[in-house]
Parts: sequence; C-alpha cells; structure tokens
Amino acid sequence: MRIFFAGTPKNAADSLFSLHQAGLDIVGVLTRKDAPVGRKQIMTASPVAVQAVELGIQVIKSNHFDESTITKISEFKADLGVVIAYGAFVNDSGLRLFPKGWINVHYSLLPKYRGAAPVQHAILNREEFTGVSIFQLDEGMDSGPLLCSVPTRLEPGENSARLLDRLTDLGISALLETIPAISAGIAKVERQPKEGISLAPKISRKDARINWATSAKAIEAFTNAMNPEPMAWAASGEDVLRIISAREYKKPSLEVSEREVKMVDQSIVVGCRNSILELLTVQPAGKNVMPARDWYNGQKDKGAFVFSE
RNA sequence: CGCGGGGUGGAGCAGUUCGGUAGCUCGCCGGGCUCAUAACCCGGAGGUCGUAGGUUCAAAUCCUGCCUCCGCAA
Repeated sequence: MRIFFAGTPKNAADSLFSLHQAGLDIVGVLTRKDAPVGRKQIMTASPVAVQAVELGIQVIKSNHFDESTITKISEFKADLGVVIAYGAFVNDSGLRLFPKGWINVHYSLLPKYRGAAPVQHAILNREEFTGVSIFQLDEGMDSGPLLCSVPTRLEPGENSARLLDRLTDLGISALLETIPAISAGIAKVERQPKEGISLAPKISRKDARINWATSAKAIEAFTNAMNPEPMAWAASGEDVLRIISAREYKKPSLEVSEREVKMVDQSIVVGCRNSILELLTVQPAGKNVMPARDWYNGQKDKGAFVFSE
C-alpha cells in the first residue's frame, strides 16, 4: 500500500522515521514551508522535511491544500494519507486525494480535547488518563470516526514535553497496527461518541502567566502543562521569570503570604492560595536555566522578594 | 540590519557611570560545636574578569572588532 505522509514538528518527524523503519511504503511527504526561526530569523526546514530528505523521500513544502499542492500530491498515486501535526486543515479537495482517505494521530482520547493543544490541557486539568487516538479525517476538527484508541496514565510530575514523547511512541505502535488493518480491509471504524466532547485550544504566552491566587497543586500542573511551550512565567516588577518546574511544598506549619518568596530548608518556596509552591528550576530573562536556589542566591533583596500579581 | 539582557574562582550574582589591592550569597576542602544535622563557629583552596587589539604609569572598568549564551517579538 502506498502511503503519503503529512507533518511538521519533531514528533511527526520521529513518527515518519519509525514508520519508514517498519518497512511501510511511504511514497511522499508534505510539510510546511521553511520558516524563519529564532532571534536571527534563520530560514529553517521543518524537522519532517529534514527527516524525509535523510530517508530519501520526496518532499512537498506548502502551507495550504491549494490547487497546485493537490496536483503534486495526487501524482504520488498513494492509497492512504497519514497526517500528524501538519499545521493546517485538510480541505474538501484534500480529503478526496486518496482512495482510503486520511488518518490522523491525535494525542488525546477523542472526543475529549479536540484541537491544537490536547497534551497541555490533559496535564492542566490533572487528568488521570489521556492517550492517543487514530481516526479518519472528515470535514470537522478532530471529529472523524475512530479506528483506534490507546489510553495511558499520566505520571506524577510529568510535563508536556515528556508526555508528548510517550504519546508519540504510543501513536507509532498504534499506527503500525492500524495501517496494515486498513490495507487488508479489516479495519474497524467507530463513530465518535456525542457525549464528552471538549476542546483544547492552542495556549498562548499570555495564557502562561502564573496566577498566584490559585492553589499550589494547580500551579504545579500549570507549570508542567506549559513546559516546554509556551512555558509558565511570573513577574516581579519589570523582570520576567520563567518557571521551568515547580511542585507543591508539602511540609505544613509554614507561613508564607501570597506571592512572597522564602528559602526554607534549602527549598525556594512561594506562597499561593492556601498552600505553598516550591520552585525547582527557573530562568530569568536573558539568562540560562538554573536551579531556583542559584537564582535566589543571586538576588539582592533576598528575604523581601515578592512576585507581582 | 526587529527590540533587549548577559559572559567575573565550581553555581548564581555585585563591581563598569567616575580606571587604582577581586567583593556578595552559596558550594567545595579541613577543623570546631553538637546525640545529631541541610543549622552554627573558625580556617583554607580555587579567578588569563569570553576573546583579539587599542588608549593609559595603570583596564573587569574607556574605545574597536570578533566569538558565544539567553529573554521578547515574529
């Protein structure tokens, strides 16, 4: 069976690599155009583009399913499309490209968390389980019929980076079971339940500011969810401090008022709503990532440091 | 030429405005106190101040080039 692959970021590239290693016949790849990256705005090819070139697979670079893109893709005469985080909607004419349509890997247990940021929202909401779903693309947003659904338990203290890694692996195994079934014509398809639909919209940097009037447990989950993108942050006056990792501080009988920072038994703690948060790793603007204690050691106003609201 | 902040013993920082003996909070090593300790006390090691050149009697500090790390914005 001839397979066409569409994707853009690193986890899509990893998936592409694994599918290729597993011996699937990937005849062509679609990825987003090179984009300027970083402070220096260097034009950079997407991880999927780089991976495809390495594997010797032909690459199409386009940000939309426009006419010329559709034409190019159709020339591959593929039977099935696989899309993982490509970064754009597949429109009607795109949907009709292959005899067996498209399948998509989505990193949540659909119909829960449809949208761009399912991993972050699962951590943010302190779910016990999340997972990976493979479904057939239709006109809606992550609304197509399900082929496969694999749950996994969230690990304590797990951040989005790590969870995405795990889900990527799960997604690969699921694909390796699903694709042969489709090829053999024995794949089972099930409509998504009408109950339990929820949305997981993309999270912006503005949304990543820590609200100290919430509980330490909530902020811990928030910090983990925002890592690595867009990364939780807090401010003190003009200065921005990115909070890379933090956890609830469990030892009670300690008085720390809201937003106040203290050092207690080698731990850097911050007061929040009825609870205390321990900062583990932070990054001041313009500096490298460092242990919270190192950051605190370098502060001039130690003992009087307070975060802004 | 998008805006901006850095590079100073092992870590995080101050010192640069106004040139003149390398400082702070830690860590590390040794000793002391203690039932004990991450606490406390005493002592110690460890730095070409990113790099190349310039100015000067004298440069971490002033001037110029270069390397390099990072935040914001996209």
